[in-house]
Amino acid sequence: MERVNFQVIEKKWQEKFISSKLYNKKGKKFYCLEMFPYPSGKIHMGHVRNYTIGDVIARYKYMKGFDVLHPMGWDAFGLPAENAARMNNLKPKDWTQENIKIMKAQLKMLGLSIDWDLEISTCDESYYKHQQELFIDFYNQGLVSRKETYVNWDPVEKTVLANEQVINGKGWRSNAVVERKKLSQWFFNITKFSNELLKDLQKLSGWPEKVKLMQKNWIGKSIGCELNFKIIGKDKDISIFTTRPDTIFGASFIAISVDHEICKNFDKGQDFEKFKDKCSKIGTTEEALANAEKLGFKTELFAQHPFLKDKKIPIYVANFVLMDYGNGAIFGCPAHDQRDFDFAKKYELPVIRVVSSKNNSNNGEEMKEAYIGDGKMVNSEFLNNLDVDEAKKKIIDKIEEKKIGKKQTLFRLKDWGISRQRYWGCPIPMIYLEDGSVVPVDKSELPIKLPNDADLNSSGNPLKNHPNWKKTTHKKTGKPAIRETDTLDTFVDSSWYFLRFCSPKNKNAPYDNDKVNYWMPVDQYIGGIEHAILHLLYSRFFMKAIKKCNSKFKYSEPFNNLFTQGMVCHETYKDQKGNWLYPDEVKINSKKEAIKILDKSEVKIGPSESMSKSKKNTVDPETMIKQYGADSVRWFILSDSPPEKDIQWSDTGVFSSNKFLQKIWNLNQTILKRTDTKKDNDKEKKIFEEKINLYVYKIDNAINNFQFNVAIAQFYEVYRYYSESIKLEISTKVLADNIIKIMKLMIPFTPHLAHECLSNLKCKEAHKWPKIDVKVLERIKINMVVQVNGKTRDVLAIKKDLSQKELDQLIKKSSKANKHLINKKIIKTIFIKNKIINYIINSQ
RNA sequence: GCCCUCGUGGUGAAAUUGGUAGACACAAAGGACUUAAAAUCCUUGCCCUUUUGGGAGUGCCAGUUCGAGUCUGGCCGAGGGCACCA
Repeated sequence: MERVNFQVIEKKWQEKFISSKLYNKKGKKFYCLEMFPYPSGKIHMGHVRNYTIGDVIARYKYMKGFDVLHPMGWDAFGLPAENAARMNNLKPKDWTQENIKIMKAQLKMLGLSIDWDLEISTCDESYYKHQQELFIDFYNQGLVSRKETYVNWDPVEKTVLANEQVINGKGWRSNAVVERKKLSQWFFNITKFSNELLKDLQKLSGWPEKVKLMQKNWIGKSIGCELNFKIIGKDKDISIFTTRPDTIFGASFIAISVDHEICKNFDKGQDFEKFKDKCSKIGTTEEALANAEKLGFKTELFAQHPFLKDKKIPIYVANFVLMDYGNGAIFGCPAHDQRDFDFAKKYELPVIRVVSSKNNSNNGEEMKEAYIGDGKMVNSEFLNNLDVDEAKKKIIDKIEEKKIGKKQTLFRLKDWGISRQRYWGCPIPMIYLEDGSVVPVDKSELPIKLPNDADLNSSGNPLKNHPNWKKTTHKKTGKPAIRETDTLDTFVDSSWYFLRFCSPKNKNAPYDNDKVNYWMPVDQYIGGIEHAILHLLYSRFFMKAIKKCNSKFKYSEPFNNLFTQGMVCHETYKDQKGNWLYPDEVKINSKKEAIKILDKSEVKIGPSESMSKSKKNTVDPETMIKQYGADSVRWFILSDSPPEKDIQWSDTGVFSSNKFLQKIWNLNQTILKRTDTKKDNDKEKKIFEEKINLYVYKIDNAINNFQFNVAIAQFYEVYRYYSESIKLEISTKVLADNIIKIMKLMIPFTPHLAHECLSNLKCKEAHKWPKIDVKVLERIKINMVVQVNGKTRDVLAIKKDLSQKELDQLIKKSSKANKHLINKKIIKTIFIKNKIINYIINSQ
């Protein structure tokens, strides 16, 4: 059998795909975007999956006549470059650019239809210059502020650590105990858009519900009320926030945060310092905080209950009250909040039931846990007998009437801290003047470039340590000034790159208004679920912030449709010493027993997990491409699972993909080389064309619904059908005309093979999607299911739209089902046109 | 703890949205071709029957329906998100 050399044809067609242009000026615009990669060194299978999915969509839409924008770039700033540079004594820029070169070549090997003329890299001055402009615009709109917050401070590295860089309370590199330190940092005031970010989620009908829900929870809106308590004997109020003002008559204590300002004012002794110490030792990770024991410190202060004259409420300082949510103070109602309940039990505070539950309306029995559900109010004066919701409304009215508080909405979302004490990031374009004021750099001075000679080997912030980089002058006054030495969080870089792609060469502005208004929003965004919150939320914020700065900017949401693909997984292997092994170091026999190739020792097969370098369960895409061809790799990664689910990598799977593509090639060759001059049998030809038309329809549908695995299953079927049809009385011309349709359908999946075959078939309009004949679809025979008492007894291939009468006769004449009906009384018949007929008979 | 999603053969999965369950593929077993291997092709896959056939069957238990993988309620299991958010 003839074999096609995939390496040769792929190379040939990749040269033609360089800087693919999928523009159809007459068509409707379609912006297809995949999340751009971090240039870490080499592409991994996750990239292959992500970009193959994107490529299928881009090519498909183009063939359907859309005007397609399909760009690619590099998320090129970030910590790994700094670390790699330090280890290998390189410059981050050189390391990054080298990686981009390698990865770009690898992406080209996949045969992607990318317009490389639009390529951008976030570490280029031509990119971050505009980011600095946007920062200044945001600053001028009041969307940037400077605030003190607690951070994870590594005292050895002299830098801030992200939460994931803190391991068991220690720095990941220095192993030093991480401190909780208050630092002044820059923030984007994302909370100014809390409501909009929440509300606009409803507009995003093309987003997975799951992602929208995650964002909704993250934003975390709660409606409640603010309430002031008088502190007895002091001329001070204490303000709390609660979502359960209805439980006010069950209040038995007030708890405030350790950082609350009242803590500075009351008489505290050594005991308080001890308590504070104990709290601070719990750690800063959220998990540690959540699982920590509830601790309280009783102050000598009491608050006056706002509705009960004689009731004094003790004030505690408690470790579980957060300073940065609400007012840093709560009132505790132990009967109806589990935390308050735990606290009350520990410090022997009264538990007063104010909401009756179905099982227990009296308050005589001791409660074993808090009751959170609905019920009628009890023990609550004027609220008694109301439902929880009614009681909430009434008490808020009373509170507002008495002017001791008001209805309030609170969000869990916090402002976005964007300062990083790092070198390899976008410099923040702010300067500090001698008089202590902080002002933006004049836009004419942009970009504020990174120095090439920063010392990365010493501890601390390289920009701060640089001998003269930070020294500058204030343009307006000519007075000396000091630059901000922090750089921007790299999430900023990726929050607007999709705008830059619309006009990547524009030197004067971050984006061109007309271009952005034409191409945006992104019609299909594709990437990993791990970005469900941060990247996507920040990008949404950027759109809203930019719209606020620019009246000509039309859109406020960046991504119309979002698709989150699943991960690529592989089994894990460990040798007897417990070291991880790469798949190619292991041999597995048909009984699923594994040995290490090197020394034939036994290998333990672990569960299949997302490919990661640390567990060595990775497969190198380039090796696979060289072995089987890019088309085979693309085909496999789309075929095995639905794209939103995780996929198990399997070498035999790629191997057999390759075999199948080989068969497709051979089928093409058979048709091309056919010399016999068969004439068409009209009946056979008609059936054949109808069937191919149906497959075109089905495959088109599957692609449209992102069911690439289903589309591929149809290709296997159509191949089998075609192989049979070749034996029939069908002319070579008809076979060739129809294989062209199939090969066109394959372009999005296997562009090299499909184009090669189409070119051999002398197809002139390879870029046009085959037409679907709807009339033919309607003519086609359907399968009628014949049931007796709900059990399928026969399936009849019949003409469409047959009436029940016609069908009854047909069944009597020629159906296997008939024997179940002879001598039986039919009580009832259910008939659904073109689907099913079900006879209900007496079972005797 | 709270919220969400999902449970279909040995495996990955399909099922026109309430109408033939297991398409298609991987793996396995058996067979054909071959001196042999590779490649290729075919068959099988739960229970009863020699076959024609018949029956059970989509995590478990109930319900709605002529008909349930699909809808409703409860239970069990897996995965994910949030995690002292008042």
